[in-house]
Amino acid sequence: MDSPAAVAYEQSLAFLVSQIGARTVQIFAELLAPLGVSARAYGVLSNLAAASTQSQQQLADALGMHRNNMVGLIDELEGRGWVHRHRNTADRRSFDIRLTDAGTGVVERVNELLPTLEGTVRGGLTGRQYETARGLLSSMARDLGLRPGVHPYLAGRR
Amino acid sequence: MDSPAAVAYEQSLAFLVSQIGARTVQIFAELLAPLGVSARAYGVLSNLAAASTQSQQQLADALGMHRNNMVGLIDELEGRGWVHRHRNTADRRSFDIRLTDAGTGVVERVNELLPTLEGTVRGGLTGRQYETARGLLSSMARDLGLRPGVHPYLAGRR
DNA sequence: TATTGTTATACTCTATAACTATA
DNA sequence: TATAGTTATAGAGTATAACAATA
Repeated sequence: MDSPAAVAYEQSLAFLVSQIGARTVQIFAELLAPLGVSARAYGVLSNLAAASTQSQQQLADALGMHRNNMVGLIDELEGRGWVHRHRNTADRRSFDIRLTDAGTGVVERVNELLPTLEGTVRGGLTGRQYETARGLLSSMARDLGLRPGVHPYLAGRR
Repeated sequence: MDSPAAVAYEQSLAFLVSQIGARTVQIFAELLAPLGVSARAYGVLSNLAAASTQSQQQLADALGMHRNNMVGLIDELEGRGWVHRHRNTADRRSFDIRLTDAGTGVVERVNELLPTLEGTVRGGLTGRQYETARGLLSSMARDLGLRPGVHPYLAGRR
């Protein structure tokens, strides 16, 4: 059982991953900006694209957000014409949030940008190094108890 | 020359590194909380510990922050008794910000927590995997043009 | 004129509580 | 009583501009 070597914090796993992660979020936001989409908005839209209609509460749970903050976000997405609120006839307290065709188009356009982001973050890693890095990070994410696809950034600061 | 494989975004390098990075920042903040230190405050204090006295402008440049935001941060650190403002006699426009003994103690106490953070982020990686991960991330950081030790989180959102 | 530190203002985000309508 | 959605309010954090003192 070997303990982590005492490295300078600039070269520690913790600092490097958080430094690169923060820069990655910045680059993603810069890629999204021309489309007028926020990272938060894309989180909701891509979730809807993957799991069909959901209530605001279900979306909030899925993304680790509070339902209060989901209201304004859905307002914004509805104002852009990307989603619609449909009253749930079985439980009239809740809405079914559905992607519009325009919303589906936005998700597709953002998905086309993702390889660009991936290439930028990958930098000069060889194919083999790239797969190794993904495998190690995937293992770290699992050990940290992170849910696949759920970004802590969306959950706020508690 | 191989292009990045089209992986689901949850398993992409970009998503994984930003997901783990955001969680790492949360865990770091939780570790600092009992000491009453913010990540931002630690950034300034550790910078002062490493590079002796600096002006507020120099600190802001070193951390990628705006000097306007440094004022309140130094106010807070001075209120806690961790730093002191000394007028620079050679250029009376600026202050020399100096760590107090209490401030030095805070840096030392935080530094003692870093191995705990490193171990948590490392998770179940073997010694060899850990070194591989650090090497790959270090390479990625270099290719992204990140300055060693400078966390984009401190710079704000531009 | 330019720079350092400062202040003021607006804007974004988030956290909390409380309200309404439904169940 | 409990839940889904909503609203209001307060608090961080940041961005921008402008000011006083000094160079």
